[in-house]
Amino acid sequence: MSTIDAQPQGCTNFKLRQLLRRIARVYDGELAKVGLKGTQFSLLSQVMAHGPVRLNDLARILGIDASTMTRNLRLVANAGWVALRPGPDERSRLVEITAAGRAKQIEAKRRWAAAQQEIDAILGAPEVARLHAMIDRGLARLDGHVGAV
Amino acid sequence: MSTIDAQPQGCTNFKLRQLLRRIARVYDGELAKVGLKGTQFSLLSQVMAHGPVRLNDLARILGIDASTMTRNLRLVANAGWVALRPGPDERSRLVEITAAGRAKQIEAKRRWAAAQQEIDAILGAPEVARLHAMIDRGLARLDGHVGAV
DNA sequence: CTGCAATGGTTGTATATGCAATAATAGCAC
DNA sequence: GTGCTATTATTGCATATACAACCATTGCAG
Repeated sequence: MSTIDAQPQGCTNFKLRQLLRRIARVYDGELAKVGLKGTQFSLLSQVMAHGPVRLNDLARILGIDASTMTRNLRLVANAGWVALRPGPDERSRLVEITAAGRAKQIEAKRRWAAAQQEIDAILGAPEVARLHAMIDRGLARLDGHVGAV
Repeated sequence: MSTIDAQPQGCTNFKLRQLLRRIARVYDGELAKVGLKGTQFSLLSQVMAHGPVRLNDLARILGIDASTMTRNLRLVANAGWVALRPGPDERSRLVEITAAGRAKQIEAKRRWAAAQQEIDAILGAPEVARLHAMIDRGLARLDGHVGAV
């Protein structure tokens, strides 16, 4: 049919985007109940996990551009969930979770788990596991190429 | 380790986001050579494929919010790649590809194919096929639930 | 030490995205 | 045919995102 005509094999980029939008809606829906976006929850979690961390390193961990990091941090910092300290350098800065941030993450974790379960219920836990495995393999492969940092 | 501690099972939302960002970078990199973003290429392709189509229907096809549709259309319309006609209704509008839009899509398709091949080369074509299949299954399942339209 | 390359972060600019609220039109029930 | 409801599109508001350009600082080479 015509769609096929436009993109013989199906566009990986397009498909992935579509899936993410649907999935993200579930997570965002749950996390909105505690005033967070999915991306912010990830940010808090990673800051929590990787102690005080330099802004650039955190960006690498999250796989986003440093400029995006700066801006995304501003939001959670303004909310008082993370704090920025001077780094070992005069130029670098360290990101750190605050008590409020830790509390928020813990609170949000319940919502996150609910979303995760929702997805598991819809797609089937084994399928989700396969998806995770596939993504992990993909990321590992991509790390070797492209704009890998 | 600490990451695991923060998210026992691994976050589907987070993983998917990371993968999309890497993949999108490849497509955007190629398509930038002809002045398009990946999303715009998808938009043009779908408009081309689904003849004159109502804005809302197009949004559904692309899986995005109608408000996003309005704004994304503005860009490609300003570039002269699509045209908006009054719809069957007084309220609805029809989106249509223009000659320039068709030409642009055809030009871009070569770049798109290059990106697609790049991804195939990195991940392996069979793995990409499996990923597509998994995404298709996932989307089908999700259509029955959540914010399905 | 001086000057240049590398590193770390921010700002400018542009897109993509969704939700809530709104305006306008259509459709229906009675 | 009047009025409530559903549909269609847009706007306001907020976030996420990237690339390029930039400033500051650091590290080195000579």
